[in-house]
Amino acid sequence: MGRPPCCDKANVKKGPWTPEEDAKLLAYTSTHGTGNWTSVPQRAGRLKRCGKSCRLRYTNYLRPNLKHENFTQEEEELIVTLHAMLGSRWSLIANQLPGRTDNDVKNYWNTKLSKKLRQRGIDPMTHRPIADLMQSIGTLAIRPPPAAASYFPASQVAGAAPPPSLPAFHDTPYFSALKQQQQVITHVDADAPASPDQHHQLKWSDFLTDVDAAALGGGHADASQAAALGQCQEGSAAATGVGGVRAFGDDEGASSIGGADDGAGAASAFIDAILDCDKEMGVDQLIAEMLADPAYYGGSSSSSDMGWDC
DNA sequence: AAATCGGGCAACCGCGCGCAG
DNA sequence: CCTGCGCGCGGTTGCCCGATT
Repeated sequence: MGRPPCCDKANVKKGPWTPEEDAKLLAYTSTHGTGNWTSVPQRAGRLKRCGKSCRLRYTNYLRPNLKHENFTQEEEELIVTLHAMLGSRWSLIANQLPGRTDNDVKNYWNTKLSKKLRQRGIDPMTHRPIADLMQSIGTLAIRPPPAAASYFPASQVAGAAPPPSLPAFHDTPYFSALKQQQQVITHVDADAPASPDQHHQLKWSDFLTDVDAAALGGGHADASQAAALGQCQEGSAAATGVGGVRAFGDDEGASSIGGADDGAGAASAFIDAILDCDKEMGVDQLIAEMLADPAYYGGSSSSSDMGWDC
């Protein structure tokens, strides 16, 4: 039997909220607080809304202390940096941005930031140079764009060569930090002895297929997910990896699980491992540690440092 | 001035997780 | 252990509005 609907769809209004509905919801939450959203529509003055819709409206729009103005340069840089570390875990990213919701951050990323990265020749998913990815894949011949146009915003590219004053993305501190982080993630040190004092490292390469690992430059693909998970679970006290980036697992006793052709399984296993590790430790604290490390966030709020200016 | 296009954003949807009975 | 329920999350949709033709 499937899960019953959370509310009577026939009697529920959808679409944009009216000021009257906002006022009812706000009045209710300000006096009763939040909690048990399913009963909120009735108790808040017979709102013809799904409780879920009420929660969403409150958290994304009505909640106190929300910022409604544009994202600042600092916020923008922080989002990109955190996305490089965390991927599309918008709630975690939003937690580091006071007054911003996960929906805000997600929309801003999808509409602005991912395009900015692409314009600079950076793949927004992997945060690696697109040209490098293409070379790694080895399926396409890369021809450099005329006048290196892809590293500059379209507004600057149109009809003209990029201004020489702008640094190439590779030269920015943001890129340096990313590169360093990716080395931590993908670095393979099969000869490194296991040490009790050594930080546990969960390497993305541990979850890659042979093909993927080879594409990443000869990384090993024989480390087991179980080993990484086990080390994560038994070693939760190891809060940080190199440079403040937490990483888990190592190569000892590794053997492949699920076969080398199970790329999707490897990916989900990697994510599962991250989630398990998150539970073992305070992720917020971890992020704070990462951001405190100049190597990753650089302590720089200067847009020119990032090469972000358009 | 009208039609079309595209970007931005609010809201919806479906799924997974945790908890209580 | 199973089931129902509430909640939170990420992905997606669809509307609105300004820009362009």
